[in-house]
Amino acid sequence: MGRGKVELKRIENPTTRQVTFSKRRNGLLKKAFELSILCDAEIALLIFSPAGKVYQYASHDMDRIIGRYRREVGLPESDSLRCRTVEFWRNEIEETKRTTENLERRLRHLSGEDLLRLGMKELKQLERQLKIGVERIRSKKHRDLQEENTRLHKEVKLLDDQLHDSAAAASASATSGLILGSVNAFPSFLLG
Amino acid sequence: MGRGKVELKRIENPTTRQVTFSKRRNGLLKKAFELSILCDAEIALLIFSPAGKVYQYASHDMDRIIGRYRREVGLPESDSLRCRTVEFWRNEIEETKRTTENLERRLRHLSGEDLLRLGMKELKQLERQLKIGVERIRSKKHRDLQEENTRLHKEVKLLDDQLHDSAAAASASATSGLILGSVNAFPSFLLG
DNA sequence: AGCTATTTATAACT
DNA sequence: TAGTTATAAATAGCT
Repeated sequence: MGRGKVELKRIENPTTRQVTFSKRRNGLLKKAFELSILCDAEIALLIFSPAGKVYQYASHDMDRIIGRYRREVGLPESDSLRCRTVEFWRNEIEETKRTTENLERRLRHLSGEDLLRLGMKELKQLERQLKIGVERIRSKKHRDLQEENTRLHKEVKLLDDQLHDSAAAASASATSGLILGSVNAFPSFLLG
Repeated sequence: MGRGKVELKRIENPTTRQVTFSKRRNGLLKKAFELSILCDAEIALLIFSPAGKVYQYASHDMDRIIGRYRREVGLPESDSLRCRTVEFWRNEIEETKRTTENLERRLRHLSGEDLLRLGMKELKQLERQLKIGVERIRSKKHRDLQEENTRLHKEVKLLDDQLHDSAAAASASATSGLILGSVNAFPSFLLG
C-alpha cells in the first residue's frame, strides 16, 4: 500500500524506518483493537521499538491474557511462575468481577430493567436485539413442534397398521369361532 | 475494506463473525510480522478466539518478550507479597468464573443463541421474559419521547412569548421616536 | 505532520 | 471451507 511496493526486509534508511514504524505501529494497534471488538476476541499486542520504547494493546487485562497464554500454551508453569504476587491475583479477581458486573448489567437491560440511563439509540438497539431473540426462540419452538409432529405422525401410522393387522387376525379368529380381546389393544390415548 | 463499510461493534451473525475473525486474524499476524521485519521491532501478539483457540506471533522468544514487558511495564514484583494463600485466591477466582459462565449462558439465551438444549417449557419462559423486556423498553422510549415533547412545547411557548414582547417593545420605541436595538434580541436560531 | 497514488486488506458473494 | 471481486483502508514516497 503506498506509492510503491516495498520489499520485506529491514528498511535501511533510519528516517524512513522510523516513519514507517510509527505509521505501521498505529495501523497494527488499530487492527488489533478492531478484531477484538468485531469478533469478541481476547488480544494482547506488545511492540518494542528499536529504540526500546514500549507500545501495547490489550483487549482485557494484560496480565490476564498473558496468564491465559501461560496456562494454555506456555510450559506447565514452574512453581516460581505459579506463585505470582497477590497483586496479580487481586487484579485477576477485579477483572473477573468487572466482567461479572458488565454481564449483570447487560442481563438487566435485556430484561428491560435498569433502563433509566440509556439513550434512545441504546434503547432502539436493545429492542432490536430482544426482537431478534424472540424471533429465534419462536423459530426454535416451531421447529421443535414440527419435529414432534413428524414423530407423532409416524407413531400414529405404526399403531394404525398394527390395529388393522389385529382386526384382520380377530376377523380370522371369529371366522374360526373364537372371539379374542384384540380390540383392547387399540391405543386409548387416540380416543380422547 | 470490502464490499461495504462495517460498523465497529461485535458482529452478531456467528458465521460472519467466524469468517471475519479468520481473515482479520491472518491479516493482523501478517502485519505484525512485517512490522518486526521492516522496522526491526520486537513484537508479541496473542489472539484468543471466542472459541478459546490461541493464535500467536512472536518476533523473538515469547517468554523473553513477556519478560521484557514485565520488567519495563508490569510492577516490579515484591518477594514479600509472593506465594501467599494461592489456593484461597484460586478458589475465589474459580467461583467468580463459574458465576460469569452462568451469566454468559443466560445472556446467550436472552439473545436467542445456544437454544438447542432447551425444552419447550424453558423456551416459552424465555420468550415471555423477552417480550416483557421489549414492552418495558418500548414504554421507556415512549416516556422519553413524551418528556422531550413536553419540554419542546414549553420552549416553543417561551420563545413565542419573548418574540411578542420584543415586537411590543419595538413598537413602543418607534412610537416614542426612538429606535432601539431590541430587535437584535430576536433569537437568531429561529431565523434559519 | 499532511497529501495522494497505489498497494493491501477484506466484506459480501459464490 | 475456500476462491473471487468490488470497495474500503492502509500506507510509501513526497512536500
